[in-house]
Amino acid sequence: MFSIGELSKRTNVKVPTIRYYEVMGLMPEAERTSGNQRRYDKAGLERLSFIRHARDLGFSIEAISSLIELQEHPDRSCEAATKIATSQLEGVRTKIKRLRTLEKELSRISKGCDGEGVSEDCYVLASLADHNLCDREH
Amino acid sequence: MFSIGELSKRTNVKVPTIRYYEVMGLMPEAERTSGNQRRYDKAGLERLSFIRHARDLGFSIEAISSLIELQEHPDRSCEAATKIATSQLEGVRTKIKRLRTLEKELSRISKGCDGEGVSEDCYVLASLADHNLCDREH
DNA sequence: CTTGAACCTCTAGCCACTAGAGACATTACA
DNA sequence: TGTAATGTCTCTAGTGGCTAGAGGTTCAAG
Ligand SMILES: [Zn+2]
Ligand SMILES: [Zn+2]
Ligand SMILES: [Zn+2]
Ligand SMILES: [Zn+2]
Repeated sequence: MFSIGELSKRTNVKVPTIRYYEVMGLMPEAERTSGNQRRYDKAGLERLSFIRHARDLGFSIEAISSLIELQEHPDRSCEAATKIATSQLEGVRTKIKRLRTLEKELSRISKGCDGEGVSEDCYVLASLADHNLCDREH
Repeated sequence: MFSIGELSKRTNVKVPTIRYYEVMGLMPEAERTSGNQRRYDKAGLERLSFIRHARDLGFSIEAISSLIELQEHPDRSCEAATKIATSQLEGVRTKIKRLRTLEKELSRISKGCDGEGVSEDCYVLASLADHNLCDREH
């Protein structure tokens, strides 16, 4: 049994974040000492590692809730888990596409001015003022 | 002179968002009718278009504030504008890198399970529980 | 037994909006 | 001119995923 600070160190999740996960229902309500402090065991550590890993991969709290729910019912179909993962992947791909478009425009805009002129003639400012200077939609 | 709704239509920025920009100091305080409703002119339209475009490119409200400030002083050096743009570009590139790593892991995880089994044997859930199954850091 | 670190709860703040309540203004049409 | 529909006003609160701080209590080492 270890404290919340110890759990925090082992998982690299900050103490207030662990408490937040408890409030959100991701972490179960921890056992308490007689003085009301949280104590965790291996199960708590594994649960938090799962959450941390999923968060690192960009899953939302809500998605993680569903995944944990599934995990706690080993006999249920895992269809939902796969769906959550593929939709997460799709979301990431959409974001990448969007960012690549932005990257191209921003790169063009940045290159257009060396920062040695005056605001009036600045290509950065002109570009922002006029989307027609952009190469594509974004 | 046109209403906030009209401005909204022309810029595709929602009405409450326009008011929000005013509170944030991005939009100047609009003129008012005798009945206290906002009225805008060409200058307001151009300002909002600038903001919209910059937001579409991912600039923060704070960054846009600085850019507008520069724009209003045509004689100042545009160095700051270039810096803001390049740091925005850098931020986008960092995000893309991160997302590409995530994409690879998520793609592997997704492929690992067709969703026809049972939660206990689910590769998606197993992967989330154990970062050692991942190919790289993320 | 004392000190100091760690812990507790609660509230508020971050960003860039978005939604809703309840009241007032404007516009179109009869 | 009357009226009804739509638009607008301000204000407050909510979103997601935390993070920071206040003010108090508990624990562990020496
Ligand atoms: Zn410039
Ligand atoms: Zn553009
Ligand atoms: Zn599965
Ligand atoms: Zn991993």
